[in-house]
Amino acid sequence: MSVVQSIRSAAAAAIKALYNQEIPAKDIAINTTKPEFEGEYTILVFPFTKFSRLKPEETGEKLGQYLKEHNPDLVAGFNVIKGFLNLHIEERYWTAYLQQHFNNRNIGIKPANGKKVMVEYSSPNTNKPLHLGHLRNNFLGYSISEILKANGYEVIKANLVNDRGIHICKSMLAWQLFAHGDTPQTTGIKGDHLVGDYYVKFETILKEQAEPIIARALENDFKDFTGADLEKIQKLVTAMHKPEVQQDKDKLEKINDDIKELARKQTEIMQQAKIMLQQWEAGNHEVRSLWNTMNSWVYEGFDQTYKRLGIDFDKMYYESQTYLLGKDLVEEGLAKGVLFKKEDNSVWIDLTADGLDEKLLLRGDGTSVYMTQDLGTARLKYDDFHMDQSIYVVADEQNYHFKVLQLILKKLQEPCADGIFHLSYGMVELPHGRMKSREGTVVDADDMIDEMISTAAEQTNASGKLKDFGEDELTLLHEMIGLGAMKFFLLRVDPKKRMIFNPEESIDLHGFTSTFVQYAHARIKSILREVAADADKLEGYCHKGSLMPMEKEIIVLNEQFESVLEEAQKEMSPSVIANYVFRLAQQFNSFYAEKVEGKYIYSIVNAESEESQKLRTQIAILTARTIARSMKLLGIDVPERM
RNA sequence: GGACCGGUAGCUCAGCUGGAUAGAGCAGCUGCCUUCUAAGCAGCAGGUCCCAGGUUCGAAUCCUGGUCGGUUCACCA
Repeated sequence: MSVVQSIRSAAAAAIKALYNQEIPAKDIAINTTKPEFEGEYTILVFPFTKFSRLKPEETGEKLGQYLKEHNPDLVAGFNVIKGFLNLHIEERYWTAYLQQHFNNRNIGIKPANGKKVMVEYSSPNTNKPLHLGHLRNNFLGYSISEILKANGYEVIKANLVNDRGIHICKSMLAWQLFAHGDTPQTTGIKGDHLVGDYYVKFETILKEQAEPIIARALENDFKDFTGADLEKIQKLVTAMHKPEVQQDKDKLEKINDDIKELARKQTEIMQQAKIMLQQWEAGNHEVRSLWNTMNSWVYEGFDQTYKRLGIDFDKMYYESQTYLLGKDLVEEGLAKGVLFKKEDNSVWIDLTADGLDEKLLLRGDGTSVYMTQDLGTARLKYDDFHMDQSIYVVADEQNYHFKVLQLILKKLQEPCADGIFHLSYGMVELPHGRMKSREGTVVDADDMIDEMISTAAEQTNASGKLKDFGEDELTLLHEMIGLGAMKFFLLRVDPKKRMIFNPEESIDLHGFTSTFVQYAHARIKSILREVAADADKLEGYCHKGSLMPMEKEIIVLNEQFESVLEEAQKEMSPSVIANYVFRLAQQFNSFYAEKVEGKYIYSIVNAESEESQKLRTQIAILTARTIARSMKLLGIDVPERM
């Protein structure tokens, strides 16, 4: 049980004894005591004045007295300021905690709780390489999985690869038209990049072909359009010339975009891509073969990147195998009367009673849409694993989609419905706005990794240390620092907030960064080598003397790790861990560097007594372990030396 | 227009189950390496917590209204 929990239950018992009031322990408000006051933890007594019928000061005094008398092992002393009851925790509590935990190699890890969770993340399209936005997704998914595991869950990391559809046909078509048979082998270009290059090529041609069509349409020449599109374009162009639309910048922009989109549909190359998609669906041998080949290039590239990032999966799903799923669910839904058919045979669900809209699930021709396959895939996953919870790490632009997905599954009474959780995260934006692959303003993941690692290498060289390191050792260290910096940068911010990345400034290696934390860890390890610390031998030692202020502070902070880990899971936010581990490293650095009259007063190597040295060695070991464990939960390794 | 998310120091972000004088990092300025790693430490400066009401002993935090920004409401995925 954590200190905070102990204080809570002691306080609840005290309230019961003093005022005969039942207050659930978890409802008692406890804060860490502000540095300017005496004590470690503070109970807020304002809420108790209602039934104590005393002033806050008197209530606090009485409660403090009671706690001290009845919990001598926990509460050593107290002081009351206004309605704040500051508790001074018994020192033996901290030294005992230290002794029990400093050598625990699995610090913070909870025993299995019998619950199973699937975390779906990454889920890339196979038509282009990964970019910075994907990195946030990958790091989040990986880290959340680790956090869940540490909290006792069994985790299945899943990746649903979007390997089919119009996007990959675009790459395939452009490759056929312009590549002259180039392959990753002949060009030396990484597979995912090669395929991505032809996606860009397609978009370039598409833009070229769309331009004259747009120009003609704006001149009221609609010869490029037929059928429903003809009607639409006429309406749009007419609407555009209306004076009220001319006044409204947003509307005008929207209409312009719609016209552009409509024109793009009419281009020859787009028509060809659509034909290719139809051929793919019909199982055309040549198209399937090219598709297999190009996807295999992409997978090779992705595997390299995943491996470098230290990211892995337990289960792969492919959309080419799941895109037809969901139709049986729709049939069942119709039979249950949850869904309904319209005149054109299309199938819908009415969600207006829930404040949402009507949602299409099958087109009139019986083909499915994105939602349909997601329904089917949700059922497939559940049939595969029967997990208690299914987490989808997906950007926040799909909030509505997942709200609808869960609601439909509930209405269909699917057993997987309740466990669905959308871990929604904000976009990574550049200072000028969103990254757009069409406009070539994306930050490529591989480039980014290379850059970070070489920055790390420069910094390491500049430090002038590690002259005795071998080349392989150095490479490993540079990767540890460079990748760590990226991961920490993307994980330290609350997932649901969108974040801004400035490529000009790149990622810092000072301050609130992984490098800072890694450095603190390496420094601790260096000290431990210096004193030839033997953790196993120290296990028998329990410090009896009193603790100096910063010794106590750092034990207190270490003790909070377990509740931080719980909070990270509850909030589904690795940023909770990132903030904590930074604070811990900061605290140790202060402890390390604290000087009085030119002397390091917390020196370990030159400790003033054998007892102090043992105590501080335990503290150092514990802190190093907590740091390493926390960072591991973020997917970041820490070095022994740097 | 409806729904959802966000607005905290020059910049990037913590804090949000209501509690003490709102915190970090970066950038700026001062100091500190003959003693455990200066990728560090100590300090200075920097605030209309978007605005206005309300609830409360107490509001950055909760409620209402407004405002600005983002996302979404596709027979795209």
